[in-house]
Amino acid sequence: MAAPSLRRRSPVSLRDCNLSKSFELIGDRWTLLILRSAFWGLRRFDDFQADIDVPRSVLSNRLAGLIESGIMERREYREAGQRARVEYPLTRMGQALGLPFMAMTAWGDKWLGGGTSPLTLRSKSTGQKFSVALVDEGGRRAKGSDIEMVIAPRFERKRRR
Amino acid sequence: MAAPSLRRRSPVSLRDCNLSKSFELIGDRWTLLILRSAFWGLRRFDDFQADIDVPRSVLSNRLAGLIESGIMERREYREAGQRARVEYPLTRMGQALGLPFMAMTAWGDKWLGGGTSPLTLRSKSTGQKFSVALVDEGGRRAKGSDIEMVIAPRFERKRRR
DNA sequence: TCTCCTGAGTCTACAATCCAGACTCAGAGG
DNA sequence: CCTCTGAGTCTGGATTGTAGACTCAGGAGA
Repeated sequence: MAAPSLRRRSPVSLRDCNLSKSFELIGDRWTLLILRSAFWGLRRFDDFQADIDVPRSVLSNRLAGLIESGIMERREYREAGQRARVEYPLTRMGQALGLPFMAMTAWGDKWLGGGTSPLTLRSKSTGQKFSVALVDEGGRRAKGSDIEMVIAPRFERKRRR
Repeated sequence: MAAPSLRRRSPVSLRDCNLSKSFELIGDRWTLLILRSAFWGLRRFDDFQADIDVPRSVLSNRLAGLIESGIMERREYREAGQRARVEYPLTRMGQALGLPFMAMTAWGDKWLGGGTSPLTLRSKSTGQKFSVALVDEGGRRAKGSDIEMVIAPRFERKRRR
């Protein structure tokens, strides 16, 4: 992505912007960390609490928000001979956050991790590494200078400058 | 990304996790919104303030953090015949956040926007749409069931279960 | 039966942030 | 000299966050 030219105002209003809507749901440090744990397969209240050391009341609060957003769900389950437990699995909507999270991870690996990547994604069948990329319909990677942002006319705000 | 199997603890500690490090830098609603505006090309204090309606003291604070992280920089500049002004452009490190942001936008379009996308990315040369995807080295899209997470041994934490 | 343990929370009192809105300050322009 | 603009800082009340204790229910073990 190349450096954008100067603008005085976003061409899409916050109200119409799906990016800002998603920040409202998950744009909070604890929420993001809870989701990180969830991607590793954690599902239980106390496990989340211990894993990221979040205050219990905050965890309770954030889980409620994630459930309300439809990103996680609350489910009672019972293992044989055990009492009922509660688990918080990701919904399909939540699982779909995997891609943005992988992209963030790659960014972190490059700019914060000194190039080290604790985690990589690989193909089970071919063993090839996977990476997140901006590609066209044929799978060709986009070149920074060839990318054009197009705003759907019905969302576009009059440009002040 | 398929549903992960139950775990009790993240296999990579928060300390080693580049994802959680990046959340520390930008995992905050205002910071994320400031970056969104920056991707549209906004660069000036008052413009950010008006665009997302952030309290001035918070904006000041968040910009300082972004500069300290190396995501933005503070630069004085002077247009002909004007007094010196200050601008906050994205650094290359900041511009590299474009990909995660595009991935989040696509997620928001799908799950929050009722399928409407105010913004699309297109190739200037071929006119094809670009999208964010997990691809192998040849540009073939990954299938959810074919993805394997590999943890670099020196980062892996003993598994409790 | 009585007691202990665990999972899943809630409650409380104190601390840290946030926020709206007023204020400051310097350099043009009229 | 007065006003405007950009780029902030300051203030004090309102909101959130935090650590840690507490609750409550259902098994398990003695």
